[in-house]
Amino acid sequence: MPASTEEEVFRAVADATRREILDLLSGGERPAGEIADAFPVSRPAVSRHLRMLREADLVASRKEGRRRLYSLNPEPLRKVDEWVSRYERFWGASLERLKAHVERDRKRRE
Amino acid sequence: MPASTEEEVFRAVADATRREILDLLSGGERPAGEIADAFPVSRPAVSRHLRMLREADLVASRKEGRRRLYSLNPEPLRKVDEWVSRYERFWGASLERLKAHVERDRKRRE
DNA sequence: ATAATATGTAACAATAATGTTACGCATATT
DNA sequence: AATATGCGTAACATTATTGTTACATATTAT
Repeated sequence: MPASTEEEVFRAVADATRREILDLLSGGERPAGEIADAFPVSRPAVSRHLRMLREADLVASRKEGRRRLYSLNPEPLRKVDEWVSRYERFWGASLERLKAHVERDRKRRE
Repeated sequence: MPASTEEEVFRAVADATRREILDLLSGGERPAGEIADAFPVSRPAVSRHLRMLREADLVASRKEGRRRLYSLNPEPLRKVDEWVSRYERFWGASLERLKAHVERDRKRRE
């Protein structure tokens, strides 16, 4: 297992393009080219964003023919969630909203 | 109201020292010098971290005599939480744990 | 075999981030 | 009034980040 540090994960998601790449991948596996086409920067630039996401273990990739397919691995985002959630208590009012959200989600799954 | 962008907030928390400053301030208001003493870098370096946190609206400050007291403003962290929580559904297993946590928290408050 | 396609890396440039020391300014102390 | 304290900014050095174009490599198509 690759395993990534909290620092790597926070740095990885600090960039808007990389966050959007993760958002895109939450819709399913995508080849590198298709990911690159979704952004206004060059393909090599996106390739390096993907490398950073790989190093943070936020994406996995596999080769299929001459394409390389990337997929989301959201697990390291827990590190971010865990840190941020320490501040939830300050929001207070949002707790009911959150509970409602969780409940809604649970129902959707059953 | 200052108002900060999502980008500013993500950049602000990308740095470990700044995250630790916020952690420190979650224990209450602190003067700049005391914050600086808590870290292995120089006082001006911490001063600039504090400036970035101010610009991201994550801390507030007030003058008291010759000291400047900083306090936490966690509200902009919601932007981070909202983004990350979109990935919670992938964790799945943690949903029940989260719900339990929220429920526990609610009980504590009533 | 040759050409086209998909992707990553190398080399470079420009800018942002992070740290340091020296300094300036306001407030408190003696 | 003179000195000490607390804190921010300026100027600078170093390294990280982000982008570009040119190139190398692997796979598929003709």
